[in-house]
Amino acid sequence: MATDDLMSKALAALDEVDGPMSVEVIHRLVDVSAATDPMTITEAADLLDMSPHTLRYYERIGLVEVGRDASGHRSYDAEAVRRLVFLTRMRLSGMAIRDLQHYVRLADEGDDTVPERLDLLLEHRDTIRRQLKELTLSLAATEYKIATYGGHTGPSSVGKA
Amino acid sequence: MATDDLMSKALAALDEVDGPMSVEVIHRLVDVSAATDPMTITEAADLLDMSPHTLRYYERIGLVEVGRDASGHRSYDAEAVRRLVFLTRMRLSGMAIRDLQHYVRLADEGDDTVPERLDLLLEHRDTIRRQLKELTLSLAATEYKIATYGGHTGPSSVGKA
DNA sequence: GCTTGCGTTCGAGCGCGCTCGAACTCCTAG
DNA sequence: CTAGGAGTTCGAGCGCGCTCGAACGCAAGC
Repeated sequence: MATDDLMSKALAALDEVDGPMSVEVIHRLVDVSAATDPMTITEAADLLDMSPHTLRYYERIGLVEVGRDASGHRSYDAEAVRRLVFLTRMRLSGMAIRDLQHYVRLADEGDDTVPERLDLLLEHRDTIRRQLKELTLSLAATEYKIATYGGHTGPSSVGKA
Repeated sequence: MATDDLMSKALAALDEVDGPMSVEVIHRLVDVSAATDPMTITEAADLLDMSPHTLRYYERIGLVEVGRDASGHRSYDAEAVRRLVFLTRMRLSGMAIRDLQHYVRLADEGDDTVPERLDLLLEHRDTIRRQLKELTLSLAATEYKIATYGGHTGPSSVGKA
């Protein structure tokens, strides 16, 4: 499993936090990406834990703009990476590509669209919250079933093949 | 929005619970379905918040067996409903149809396959836990962004259009 | 000069999980 | 007798989100 990508690092960081999340803590989690030198497509892909194919696809459908170097190769600068981090977070929490295209279109239109973007985010926040509840329920159901099968519901089954 | 289906009820029940989850509480959550009379396909569909088309599809691919009444119509008895509840919970938490087919095949083979089923459940439990972490992170990121856009991060945006 | 490797563009293809439409059957109410 | 509505089977189709392959470009190293 890739353990060097941003999501893995953020998840690890999340484990260290158990108190209520202060703004700084969230910021630390969200902003795992320090300003960095431009990268090649494979570097960006590794960082984001996705394939170069997918990165090109995202660019093609207008989710992100990427510059080129002297020989025509993509060059992912800090801004592109930041946007991609955001996009993958939203994707992982179930936002549809179509909605991301909409959001990005708004973002590119400037500050006038902030209220509308805010609406989209608020809606998505509710979606995530609902998912969290459903997942919690599924976890309970799974653990319940595990218990009836005589399994122990320990911290993790890490270490299995 | 359908508010009569099992998942909606379970989610509502989940809101009432805030202490640590005892076995009974989990049981109450998981076993929302009391033993019930056989239902028609539309009744089952409403209960499970899915379409009759999907129910037939699940049967067709071997996920569940359903009896017929005198006139050849499907009749969903308590056992079929229980299985479907389980299946939808697993689906909602991201288990692939393929894996559910595998699981069901094992279940139909009898008690000898309990250990293997247990393994699958343990693995899925870990998957759910990872998803919970990722979602939590996405939620933090979303709320952070909402804050930077000047939105308040209240309990919910319920009431919006 | 030639191979190797990493990148490019383009369009097509694929796996998943439904979703639908057509043609038919059955029961009930008017 | 008829019309309506809910069910049936079957195969085909679809939207999503990638994923891939073919043909090509460019720069470095032997």
